[in-house]
Amino acid sequence: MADTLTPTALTLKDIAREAGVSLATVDRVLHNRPGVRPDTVRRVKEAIARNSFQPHVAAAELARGRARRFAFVMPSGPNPFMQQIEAYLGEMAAWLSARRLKVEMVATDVFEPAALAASLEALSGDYDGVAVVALDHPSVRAAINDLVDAGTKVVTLVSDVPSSRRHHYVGIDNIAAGRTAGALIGRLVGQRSGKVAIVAGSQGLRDHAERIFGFNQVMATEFPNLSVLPVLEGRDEDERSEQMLARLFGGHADIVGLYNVGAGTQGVAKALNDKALSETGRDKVVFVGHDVTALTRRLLLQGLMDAAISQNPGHEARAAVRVLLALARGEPILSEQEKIRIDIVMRDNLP
Amino acid sequence: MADTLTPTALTLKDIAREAGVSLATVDRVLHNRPGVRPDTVRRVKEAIARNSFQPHVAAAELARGRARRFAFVMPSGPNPFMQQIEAYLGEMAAWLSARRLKVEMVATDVFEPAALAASLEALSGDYDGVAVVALDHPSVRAAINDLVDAGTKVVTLVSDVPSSRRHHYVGIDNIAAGRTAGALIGRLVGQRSGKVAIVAGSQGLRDHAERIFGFNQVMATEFPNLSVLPVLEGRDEDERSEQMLARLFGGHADIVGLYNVGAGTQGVAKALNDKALSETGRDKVVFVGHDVTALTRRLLLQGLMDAAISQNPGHEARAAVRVLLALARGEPILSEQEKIRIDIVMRDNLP
DNA sequence: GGTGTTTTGAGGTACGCAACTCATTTTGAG
DNA sequence: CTCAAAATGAGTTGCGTACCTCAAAACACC
Repeated sequence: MADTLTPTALTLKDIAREAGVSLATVDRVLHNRPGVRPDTVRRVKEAIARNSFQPHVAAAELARGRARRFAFVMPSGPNPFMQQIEAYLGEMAAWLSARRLKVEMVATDVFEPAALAASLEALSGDYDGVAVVALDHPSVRAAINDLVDAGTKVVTLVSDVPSSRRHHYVGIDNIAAGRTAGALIGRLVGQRSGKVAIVAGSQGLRDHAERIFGFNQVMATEFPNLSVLPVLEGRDEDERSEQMLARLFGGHADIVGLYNVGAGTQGVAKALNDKALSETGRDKVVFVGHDVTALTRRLLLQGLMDAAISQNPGHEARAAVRVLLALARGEPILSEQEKIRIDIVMRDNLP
Repeated sequence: MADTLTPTALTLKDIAREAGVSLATVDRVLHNRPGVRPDTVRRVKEAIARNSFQPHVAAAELARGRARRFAFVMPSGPNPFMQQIEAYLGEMAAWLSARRLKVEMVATDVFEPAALAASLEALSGDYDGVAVVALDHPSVRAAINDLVDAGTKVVTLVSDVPSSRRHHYVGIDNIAAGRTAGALIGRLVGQRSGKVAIVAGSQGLRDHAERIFGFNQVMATEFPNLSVLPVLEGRDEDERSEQMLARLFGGHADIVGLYNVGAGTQGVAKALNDKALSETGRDKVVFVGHDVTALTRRLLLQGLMDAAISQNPGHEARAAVRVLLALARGEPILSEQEKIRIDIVMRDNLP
């Protein structure tokens, strides 16, 4: 009837007895301290494995003494998505302090590889873990590797640097996100034929480029009725995005879909709204973008926007902290838990 | 630059000094033990609040000694969704044992109020917390309230009993889920007119009834081109669902959408597939259901199913454990973290 | 003022582990 | 076999809290 999922708790003392060694030796093995013969190491590890022993996290944490320090390196400037991540970290304050964890924010110009690399280098030695919204650039990669070599745990957040030796990436698969956006637009457009516009910040940004790649993939293979127009690079700026888009609408009467890859949503929405006002009775342009912010929430409720591809900033913030903590403690990571899902948000499932 | 989110750590000793009392008195206040004058209680609580003191969870956990026991009361029988929840709890084994938490599964006939209530009553006193997939029935409600009165923390899982005094509900808003399903079908059907079929387990099940309610709401107000057919009650059985649906397809040539509210997916898919085979060239029926299982995953990839409304069983399992733990420890609950989102899963964002 | 009761202080032990010291034993090289 | 180096044992201390005991102080009541 009642089926227990957890074995009885053992302590280090039990393991020492099992392995026929002293507590000190078990401790040395457990923390990779030198001065233990390979054969003894093996015996101890076997005893640990045989009993599937887990050190009591509470006891370990208490015995450590010093608090753990984590740094979050994030872009400076008014990016609503990043502000949300910060806000969620703030909401965790009680949770963090009950565990004696210190989390600090470090703002830096994330579009400037040298500045970002310098910010990372400056953290060396002072922190147990670092989460960074990274730029995929050789100097940034080198800075990350240096941190790792110094024993600091590093996770990349939102934007990955796969070629580095970071311990973990907390964020979505952007190619799949782009595919999802494409499938949504294709399906929501329905039977109609026409053109689809894309507005991105820059194709030089890894996540934007990946999203566009996935988007085009789906469009080409599944929706022959739709043709994709060249990507507009709005630099995530409202005005620039609006102007480029307005010009595009002027030149193409048969645009049925619009994919906004990055920010600059305010401008995109304005251009789209102006178009809608001037052409009463026509079919609506299907508009899909990214992230649930105060603005996109409003646009979804108004019906101007049809869907937002979201990556739950709260989950990302918490996952980053949990992963850093697990790495620092040497605990296994609950990969299923820390995986960031691609959320499709429409008006009726707005969180 | 570096902005700390967490204050410096204090200990109970500091609070005692601050309040001008002894450690013993602080301890009495903290644990609501008797024998402290109201005025002294106030002084101590003020000192705690003034310094926003948080007991060190690790120390508290270690000092407790005994392990915490949680029970998960879930339906017996081969329900894939419930099996997934169990599987995810199994994956947490290391995490649980490192925290000296014991989680036990209790299987019971969840469709039988008396049996469920008896199972719950039997747990009284033995557990620190109970998670239960509940049935909304007076005797179940009474059993839950008895547990709560006995000091056991109770969370309802997947299916709520709002009228009880359970501490928390871990699950989705099923009305919103139904609305989401409706909006999806309406949007994916596009310009076409026609009828929409609904297959549910039973309208007596609270979650099914709520989903249907939300679904009809959206259909009535937003998609005048679609008319909803009477609900088929398939009792979550494959054969019965298939037969009822096949008959319905026979009687109505213009069905353009299908909403499967519960299980019995295998039968629903078979009926739908048979229909598709017999009518080449016709427009596809838009099919939306619930939960990502091995089966729905396959149907999504095949294109027979268009979207699944999902409630991430892994997240629900973990959230239930975390909430029970936080409740038992007296910690605040990270409501944003524990909230279960309504996921829209299509082929390209299959998790 | 004396009585009994309530409130408070002081102190101890235990929890399981990290991190350290120092003495002792084992090992391997010469 | 000798001796230094390496490996191991034995033990201590401290982390911050829970929980307990016992004595002292403050209080209420007559």
